[in-house]
Formats: sequence, C-alpha cells, structure tokens
Amino acid sequence: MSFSQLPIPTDGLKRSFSERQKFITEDAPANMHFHVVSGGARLFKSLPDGRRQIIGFAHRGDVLPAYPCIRYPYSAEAMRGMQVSCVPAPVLHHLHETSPGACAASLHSARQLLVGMHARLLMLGRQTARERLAAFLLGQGTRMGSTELWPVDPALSRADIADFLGLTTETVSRLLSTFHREKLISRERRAIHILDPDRLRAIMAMPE
Amino acid sequence: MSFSQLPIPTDGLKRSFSERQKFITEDAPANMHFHVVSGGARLFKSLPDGRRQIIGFAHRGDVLPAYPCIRYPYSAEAMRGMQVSCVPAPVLHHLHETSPGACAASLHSARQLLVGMHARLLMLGRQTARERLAAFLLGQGTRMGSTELWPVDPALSRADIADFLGLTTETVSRLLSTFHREKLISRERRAIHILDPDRLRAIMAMPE
DNA sequence: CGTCGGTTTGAATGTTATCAAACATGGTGG
DNA sequence: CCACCATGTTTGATAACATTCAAACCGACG
Repeated sequence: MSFSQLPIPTDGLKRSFSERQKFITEDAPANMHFHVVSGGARLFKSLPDGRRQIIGFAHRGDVLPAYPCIRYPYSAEAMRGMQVSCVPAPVLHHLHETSPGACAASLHSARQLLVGMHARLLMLGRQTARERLAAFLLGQGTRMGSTELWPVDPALSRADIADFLGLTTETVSRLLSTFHREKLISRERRAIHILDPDRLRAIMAMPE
Repeated sequence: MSFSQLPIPTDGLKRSFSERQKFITEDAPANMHFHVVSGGARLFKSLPDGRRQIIGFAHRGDVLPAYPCIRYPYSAEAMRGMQVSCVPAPVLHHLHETSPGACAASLHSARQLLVGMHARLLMLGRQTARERLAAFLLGQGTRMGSTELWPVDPALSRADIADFLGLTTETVSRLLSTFHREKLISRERRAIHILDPDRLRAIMAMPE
C-alpha cells in the first residue's frame, strides 16, 4: 500500500496533525500534495449513508498526490500524531517538467500502485471474507526482502481492517477468533502475530 | 475505464487477434506494451479455481502498459476482432526519458486510472448489487461531454458485466429484469438502453 | 471504581451464490 | 429455408455467507 516515494525537497511548509485529524476531504479543491514525514494516515472514500472504504494507508516517505483532478478523490485522516510537508501542486508539476527523473519516478510509483489496486479489485470482487483476511494479515506481516514476520500495526482498529477489506468489524473479529482457534495467529490486545504463514497462504486463494 | 492515451508512433509491429483470443497472460514475462488500434479487449485476473475479476476494458487508442514489473499483472483477451501495435518496453522507456511530455502524459493517465480504481474499490467493497449495476449502466451509457445516452456495448456479455461488478451472471440477469420492470432500462437482445438516468443515479448511492 | 470506546460473541435476518431447468439466440448444415 | 445444436440468458428453489441487531466483555483512563 506504499504510495509514491519521491526525492522531493523536504523544505515545503510543515504541518502537524493529531490523531484522527482529517487533513484531506474528498471533493475539496485539490491544490496540495502531502509528503508524509512521520506518522501514518488512512485514505478512504465514503458514501452518503456512512459506508466507508479504505483505499490505502500512507506511511513515512509516501506522497499523497493531488492527482490530475480539481478535487481530491478521497479523504485522509491521521492514524496517530503525524507530520507532513506540503508541496503545492504547481511545484511538483514544475519539478516533473524540469527533471525527467522525477517524472519517471512518479510514473513508476503510480504504476506500482495500479498493480496493487488490481490485486485488491480481485480480492474485493471475488474472494471470501476468510481469504481476504488471510491475505491482509500476510500483506501486513511480511515486509519485502525479509522472511521475518511482523505483528500487524496496533494502530489499525478492527474497523480499519473491516473498511479495508469491505467487511464489518463483527466479521473481522469472528474470523480472527477462528484463526486464533486454528492456531494460525496469536493475539495480544490489538497486535496480531502470524504463527503459520504457510497455512495462511494456502487459505488466501484456495476454495477451502 | 480508459487506459493511457499516448502520442505513440504507431509504427510498431502490428498484430491481429480474433474474438476471444488471449494475447496477454498473467504472470508471463512482460516486455511489450500494446497500443490498441481497433477493436477492444477485456483485462482480468483469475484465481486458481476459475473465479475471475475484470480489471477493465481497453478500447481503440488505449495503451496496455507492461508496468514496472517483470510479469504482467493481468491477462487480456480480445472482445472481438482486434488490431494492436506492439511497443517493446525499452522503446517506450526511451521515449519517456527523452520526451518529458510523453512521460507526463503517461503519468497523467496512470493517475487518471488510479482515481477510477478508487471508485471501483468503494463499489466492490461497499455497494450492493443493485447499486453496482446502476453505476455500471450509467458509466457505460454516458460519455463525457455529452448528455446523450448510449446503449451498453452489446459485445459485453452478462458474464463480463458480472465479472466486472464482482457478481454472478444470474444476479446481473435478475437485476436487469428488475430494472426493466421498473422501467429504468429497455432491452433488445444484448443491447441495453437507459430510459431513466435520474432514477438510476438515485439508486447508485442511496441505501434503497 | 465507574465510564467510555472498542472488541468479542450470539441469534436472527437478508442478500447474493449455487444448483438446476427452461428459454432465447445465433450459427450451421442438410 | 428450416431443423438442429451450441452457447448464452432468464427464472426458480434452495443454501451459504456475511450483515444486522443486541448484549456481554475488556482495557484504558479519569
């Protein structure tokens, strides 16, 4: 879920947000890119009746692009204390025009994101709750270039996981209990530890 | 669902595909971009047990990028007779390096696609079958910059619509019948005509 | 110690999938 | 031209999965 990582001059206006503070509102005029200096954010879209879908998470180093639209296509909210450096749209635009490397880097990361989106379309459209959660846990627990297993970020609430996977918190909670009973994971308060990645991988795409 | 539209020299190797012919296979080594000259294609991902999710459709002028991966992230199949011009990955890469405009154009369309993907995540994750189909029909029936209503492309089978929306053909068929009964659409063989776009728009995001 | 937000668990409901059959449609060859 | 077949679509009955509603539980914090 990593967003574009650019060699942007970190000299833009710095701003800080507190936990749960919303700093991008869907459909608001988009004229600023945000470069995450510290902390993390959840990006999401909502429907008029409150249903919410998390589009992705942004971490340190990621850039939340203003996109080629007049308005932001999603909302963003700090998951904890957070610092960003603001890059006005024209600045990044100018950087892209003058430095071919910068434009290529942006293109690369945009395409990287697209590939991830494809996988998520398949997940949301065609996989069962059980498969989605298994895939999510593995995605969170394994970092590229390391066989080590990390616990899932405790800053993620059940509601976050549910809104990311297109499920309800109850379903997520039930499935976590099932996984626990099957000794696939262990839980200590919010943090989740993966115990049996191989069996999780098997669940991920198998018709049970 | 429009893919990147680039001013690419159309002098690459031309290839023709017949209806249903598969010309990109997921996970196959990716070294070629395809520029659609005529016809159309469906792009999709599949699970080992045959479940399929359509990622998007490509029409005349679109470019199916090889992406920044070693392997294609999806499969592609001609929806009818089709002609493409093949652009080797290094050629486009070189074009991006030498012409900043080309790189910017690719970036722009990649981001455009991303914005579309966000909307589809929300749809697949959080909307009901009824809402998805209404949104799909409107998306197909209205072209930007025109109030005119087009019939839905008859080349799209019920299975295509279902695989795009993350539903089954039976559910799609049932809903189309319902919409027909409600006088929202009319059907003549495969083609679907929109009769009441306003009411469809209301269905799109309203909790019934 | 009591309250509050978040999590877990339970029972009932509902939406969509699955299975199965009838029904169109389009193409082919007699 | 029509009968026939293959393929795709519609409709129905049933079942499965996930949601909804509701209550108990737990931990953090004042």
